[in-house]
Amino acid sequence: MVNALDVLQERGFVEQVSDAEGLRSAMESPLTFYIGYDPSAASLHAGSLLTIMAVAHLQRLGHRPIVVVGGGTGMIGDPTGRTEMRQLMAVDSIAENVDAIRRQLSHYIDFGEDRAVVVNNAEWLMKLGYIEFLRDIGQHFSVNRMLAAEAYRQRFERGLSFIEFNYQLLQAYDYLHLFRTYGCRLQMGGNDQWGNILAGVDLIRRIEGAETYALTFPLLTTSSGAKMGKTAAGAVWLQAELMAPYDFYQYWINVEDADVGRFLKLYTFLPLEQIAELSSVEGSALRDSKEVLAYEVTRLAHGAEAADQAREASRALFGGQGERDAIPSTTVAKSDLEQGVLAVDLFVTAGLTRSKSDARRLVQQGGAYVNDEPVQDIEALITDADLEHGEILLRAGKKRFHRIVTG
RNA sequence: GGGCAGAUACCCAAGUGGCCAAAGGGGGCUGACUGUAAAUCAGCUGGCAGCGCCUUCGGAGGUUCGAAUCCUUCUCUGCCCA
Repeated sequence: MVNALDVLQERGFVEQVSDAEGLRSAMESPLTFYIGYDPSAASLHAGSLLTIMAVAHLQRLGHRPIVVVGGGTGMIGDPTGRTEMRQLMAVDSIAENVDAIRRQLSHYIDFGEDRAVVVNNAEWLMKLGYIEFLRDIGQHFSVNRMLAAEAYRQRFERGLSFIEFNYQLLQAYDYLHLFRTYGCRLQMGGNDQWGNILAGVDLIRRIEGAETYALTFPLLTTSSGAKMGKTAAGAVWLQAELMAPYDFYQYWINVEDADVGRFLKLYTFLPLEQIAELSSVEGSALRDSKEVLAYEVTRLAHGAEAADQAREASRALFGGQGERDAIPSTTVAKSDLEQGVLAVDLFVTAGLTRSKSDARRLVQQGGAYVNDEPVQDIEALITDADLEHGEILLRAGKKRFHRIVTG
């Protein structure tokens, strides 16, 4: 059987491991591991996708994931890598988000038959008694050592509240709790979590005398240094309601050349040999590889049907022929169109521009198109005469499209 | 609790009575070039009933013909002392 650690390493998931040899041998048999998600948003986005893929790989190789949604720690906020204090969250919205996150993860992870567990750390953290916690857990933490950690040192310059300072203890306690209840022996997380994860490993060693492991993922940026999963419009959400599969697909097909191979390894399950082939091509041929990347990632997130449609639509817009149904559309009342609507207003309704002024600028700069014809005049009126096959195709700039249909 | 400093547009950051919708940088958008890539160059980047008007410089009041700029007060943040 392939060793899961090797798989993760080969595909570029591993930034640091606490004890590679120990972990490798632990992974010779099914292992229970955990990863935490922050419940502050209702949907996961492309930034978390890397970690989801890692979990999915491990599960496919026979290991059992515990997904911890940080309902308890979410009420505090992790100071790591943040320059500002986080807003404390309402209890209700955390609970809603926990459900939403579980639903999204189920596209990637099999939650059936004890194959995976989702838990909310509020379950055990909320019950903790302060004195007891200080006595049992607090005594194992050295403030000196915590202060020396880079993550906290940065925060000194801007201030760090006592609540946030305790985050590490709680996360360490999570790990201890999961070790005791589920025999969890590996915690994974972003590289910014390294210190927190190790704190848990240490705590378990001190209290239980047992060896557990830590593994962190690289903090991904694109080749030109931008954060993963951000666009002008905001985050690249995994949930179809927040981001149409077509737009999701577009995000992936627009990645930089230099990222194709790396992303194929991280964000798809394609075998490494095939990936090597796909990323060996050069120049414009790489577009085909990007298409494979975009298709696969979209298929995982939204299913084969949605991915097919997104690909069709992309080909239709950028290549020539194909169905356009997957291009996001907005419905406009037929009567409005009969009377005529200002082109600039239509761009606003379609969400292609943020405001009417923005739309005017777009027209002035020659970036506004209706049915592939540039809009020449700011006062230009769009009517039902502009309908082609029952729709109007708006375009902002080179590659942002939206359909207007009547209803 | 005491003293000091600060809060400016998406982010960083200048501006300390009118020339301020507010310098500069980042980010973003558009155009040229391209391959739905990168790099480079140029323009744009508060809103609207668009040559004008309205809203914005932490909140609320005030002084003034006129305030992001001065005064009062409140909220928040940082630093120093306890």
